[in-house]
Amino acid sequence: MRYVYPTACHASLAAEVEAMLRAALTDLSSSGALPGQAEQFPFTVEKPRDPAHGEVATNVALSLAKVVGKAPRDLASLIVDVLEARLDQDSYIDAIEVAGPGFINFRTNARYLADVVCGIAKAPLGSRWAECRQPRSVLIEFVSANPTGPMLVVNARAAALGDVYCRLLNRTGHRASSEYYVNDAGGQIRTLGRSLEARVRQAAGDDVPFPEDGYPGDYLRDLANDYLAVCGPVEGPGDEERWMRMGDWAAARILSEQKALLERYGVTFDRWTHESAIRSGPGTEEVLDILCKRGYLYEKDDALWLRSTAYQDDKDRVLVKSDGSYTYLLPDLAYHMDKFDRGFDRVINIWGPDHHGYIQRMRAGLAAMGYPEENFEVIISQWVRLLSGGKEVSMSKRGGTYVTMDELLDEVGRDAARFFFLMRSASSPLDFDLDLAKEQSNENPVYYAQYAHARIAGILEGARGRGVNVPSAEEVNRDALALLGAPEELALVRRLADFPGEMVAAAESLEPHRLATYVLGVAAEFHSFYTECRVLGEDAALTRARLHLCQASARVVAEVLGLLGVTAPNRM
RNA sequence: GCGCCCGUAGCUCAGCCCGGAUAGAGCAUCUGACUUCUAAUCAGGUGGUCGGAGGUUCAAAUCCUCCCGGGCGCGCCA
Repeated sequence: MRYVYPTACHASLAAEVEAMLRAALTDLSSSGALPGQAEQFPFTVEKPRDPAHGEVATNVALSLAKVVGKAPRDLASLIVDVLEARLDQDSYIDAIEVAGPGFINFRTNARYLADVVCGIAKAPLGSRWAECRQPRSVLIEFVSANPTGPMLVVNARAAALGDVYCRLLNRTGHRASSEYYVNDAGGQIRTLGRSLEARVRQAAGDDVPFPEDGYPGDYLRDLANDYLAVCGPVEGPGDEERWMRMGDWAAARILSEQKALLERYGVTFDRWTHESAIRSGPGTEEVLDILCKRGYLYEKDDALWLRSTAYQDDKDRVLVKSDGSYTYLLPDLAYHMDKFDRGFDRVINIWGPDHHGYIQRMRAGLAAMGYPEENFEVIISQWVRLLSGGKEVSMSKRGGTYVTMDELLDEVGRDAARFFFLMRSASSPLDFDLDLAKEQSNENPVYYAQYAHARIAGILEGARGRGVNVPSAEEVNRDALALLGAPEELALVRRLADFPGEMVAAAESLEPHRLATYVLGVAAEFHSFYTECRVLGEDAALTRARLHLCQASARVVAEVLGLLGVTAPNRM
């Protein structure tokens, strides 16, 4: 197993069962009951959908039946006999049975449930719930919006994703850093400068035309007024030098607004790397040197080309244009070389769907430089379509009718925005229902999860108010928790036990939407429990057990919401 | 044309990577539950040829092939 789980949970239980099965198979093959290769045969150990099938189930007999030449159920009972003989007193496993077409189901004892609740309640908030045995040093680059205009709703989606990736990886034993690449160089800065110049002149009363390929948004009119106030009017015809200077000025202003907005969203970056610095540094020439030495560089039509077709790209790519300037790819390769040189052994980028065609050339370039391809990953964060009143909000940057990230946060708030983005997998285009996200009602899933946390806080407060001693984690033991037995209680504990495994699964697959789904499940189990099981009751021992279950539930809800960057309120 | 994403209940989606036991949620809709720790809640009903067709398998929403529909990308732009 690649992960160690410090608390009792379903993942550690599954690991225990898998080890038992491996040992049993070894026994059987060394006694000649099974052929030798049976030991290595693949099988799965998982949680059955139906709780009636026990806590853990395996298909080992089904997948082995054919090579062994036995009926699955017969083989299963053979294995069960060995397993039962090996069961020791400390095991969480209580009963093992053959079921259905040949599954082996494992049932757990009360000690397992008690340890789950205890372990979770005792762990401090922000604990490492799982420790990877092969930790990696991961760099996650995301958002990296052009400093030529306000950030849009898609940027908010990427920000939420990258932020959670970092936390997930750090909490599962890896070392992850976040980084923002500032595209403050190249033609777009010049375009930005020309656009600003035109707006400044217009603001000063000159009737000058706006550049055809300029950035039309109103934000540049505001910036132009600031520019006038700070730098004064512009005189005479523009030239390259002035456009670049004005472009730099505007980009710096826009960048600081982006930083502030991301901060408001709760997303921080460990480092901001500027494309301009990469371009002026030695990296770009180094990349060319390396590629040249390795034979992946050639000249054609006065330009320098990367032979990316050697690594499955559709066509070769220009790195240095015929006018001597660099394409976007060259500094980007230098940037990624820098990432690896800084010691990161796993580099993840979150890009928009418009960059999908860019992945292969980047991968090819890095491979040509000798970096292992598998250390470079790109997550495509798909588009967001905004819906209001059941209709699509048209998003035309050209027409200036787009919704900015700023406006989104004003509209729906940080918690709802983040939760909505994280509810869906990054690879799916997202329909963001503004009305639903704004709604402070039962229809809004984010409140459903938060409400569970607030309810628990209410119970704990109520207990204190009535003079009930709220037990600390250390005070509750297995015996006290053995009183938990109602179906709703058991279902809730079973769900809590999934948490460390769910977190690892989300981290490994980089799919935080699993956690959103999971926390809604925990909330659902809690709400059922709340309805059926009175916590603050007559029976003091039962009250203590349930208070402890409440604390463990609150801990899990808070942990998951925290991972997602959503607050866990005590009152709603 | 090539590449990627999507197609599962009326709507929005999970499940697919790594095949398992009667395919799950939420919304909508219908029926019930607040003198009790928060009803922003709960219990239950209705609703499915998992886009289609083949194939692999003891077993396919899941893996393979082909096809259909929707979205996006294929610059010496960034």
